[in-house]
Amino acid sequence: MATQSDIAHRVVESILGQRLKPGERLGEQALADLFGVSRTLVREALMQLQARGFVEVRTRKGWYVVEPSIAEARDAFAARRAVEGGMLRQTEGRPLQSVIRKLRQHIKDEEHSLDGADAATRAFLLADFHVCLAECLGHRVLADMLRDLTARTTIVATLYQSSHDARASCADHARIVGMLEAGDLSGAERLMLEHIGSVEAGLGKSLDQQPDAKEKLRATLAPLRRPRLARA
Amino acid sequence: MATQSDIAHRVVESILGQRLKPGERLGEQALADLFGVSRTLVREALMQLQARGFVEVRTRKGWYVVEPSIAEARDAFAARRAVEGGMLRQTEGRPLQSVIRKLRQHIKDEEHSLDGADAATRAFLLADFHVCLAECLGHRVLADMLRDLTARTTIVATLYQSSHDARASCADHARIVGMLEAGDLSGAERLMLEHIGSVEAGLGKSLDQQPDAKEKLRATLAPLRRPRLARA
DNA sequence: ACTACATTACTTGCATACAAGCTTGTGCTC
DNA sequence: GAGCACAAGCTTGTATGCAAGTAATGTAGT
Repeated sequence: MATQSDIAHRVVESILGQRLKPGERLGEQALADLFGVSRTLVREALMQLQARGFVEVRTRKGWYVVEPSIAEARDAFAARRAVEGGMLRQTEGRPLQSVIRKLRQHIKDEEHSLDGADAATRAFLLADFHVCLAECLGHRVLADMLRDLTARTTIVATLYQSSHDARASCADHARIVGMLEAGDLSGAERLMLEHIGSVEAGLGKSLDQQPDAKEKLRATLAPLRRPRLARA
Repeated sequence: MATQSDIAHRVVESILGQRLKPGERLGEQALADLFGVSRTLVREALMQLQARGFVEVRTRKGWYVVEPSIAEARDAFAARRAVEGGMLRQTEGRPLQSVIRKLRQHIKDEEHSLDGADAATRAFLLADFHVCLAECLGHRVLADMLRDLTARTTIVATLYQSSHDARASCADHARIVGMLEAGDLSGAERLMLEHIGSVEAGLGKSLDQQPDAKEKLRATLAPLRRPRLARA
């Protein structure tokens, strides 16, 4: 019925769509029933997601959506700055015409989602812009990396309740593409770093809070929450 | 007896140590017998390695060590340039004292391996320098990424028979650390990019060859080679 | 009424069993 | 002798079964 890749995809989708929240438990049997397969396939899918940093297993207790600490959150943003900044810096003398066309289309989609779509779709599109940029520049490996990295920062945003506005991010994206169109690569790089920084800063208030309070609150709340999974 | 992580580690080690060559087949039962576990654990380990880009599965045919194409090889090096360049550029006003101390020690180990150790250990240490640099700079995520990325370029080197000298790489590393010690970060970045470029250039002769010839040669040779795995 | 303990139910960890498909070797036919 | 069809063996794909450990519940004792 469903292959491991399907399962993995769906879980990631649900995480990005905030239907699965950080720290939430994933029962093997529950997922297996949901997808109409045996636990074997579920386990294999979860193993892959573990390797990609989406879930973690606590022995004999279950699988849980990762719950990045403040330090890990910062580290993820720092990694994105390094990767995306470095990527733009390595883009020299490349024809950017078709790249810009695709990105403009992507931004149109983002703008469209600002009014119509739900928060999950918005979050996905905003993260996908960065993946799309890498792909357009011909960086397959970096695109894969950014898929996981942006997912991680999205998880962080849901965990620490980002106050950052989707509209602002979309505008940032447009400005970055504008710089690319003007041929100002270092300007694009600067804007990109500022953009990532401002997204991270949107979490600042929560990130500066003491972490343990939130941790404990989560822990106390955890047993009450049943693993309500994405509907089939 | 052996956990999945052990199995995954050992397979990666063997790949990096060139005891497992690109394109080589990994039988599930063979690995299971070797480690004294069932195929289940082997499969789970291989799934994780697949997610990390070390092996790939051809349905109903088996698991194979990845065999990057020329384009993928280039992409991997480009990714490393972006990541490592970006990482150094993001390193500003950070105290580098302890970083330099650790890296100097690492280079000592590298130099030591130039005479004594085998090619596998040399290759591992040379790649590990870059991972170590990321770790020393506090970039956990980037360190994990570079572990896989440098592994991939190492695979490429064994596949396309790099002519690059270990001694030259080691000297490059020393020069990079020297720049860091002098506080010249952009100089370090420049040297790093040159270093990665020269490693890639060491593959140039093979990379410029037509790819299909090597592919076909491999294919014709493949059935003769038995999957001689790392000894227990 | 509250605590300590035993028991029960449930979950993961791992192995085994079975089904499906590819590869190869053999024999038959032309 | 060459080519093709078929069958046997081996390999992966998936499910199921059992062991082991954890959490929760109920019970007895203070």
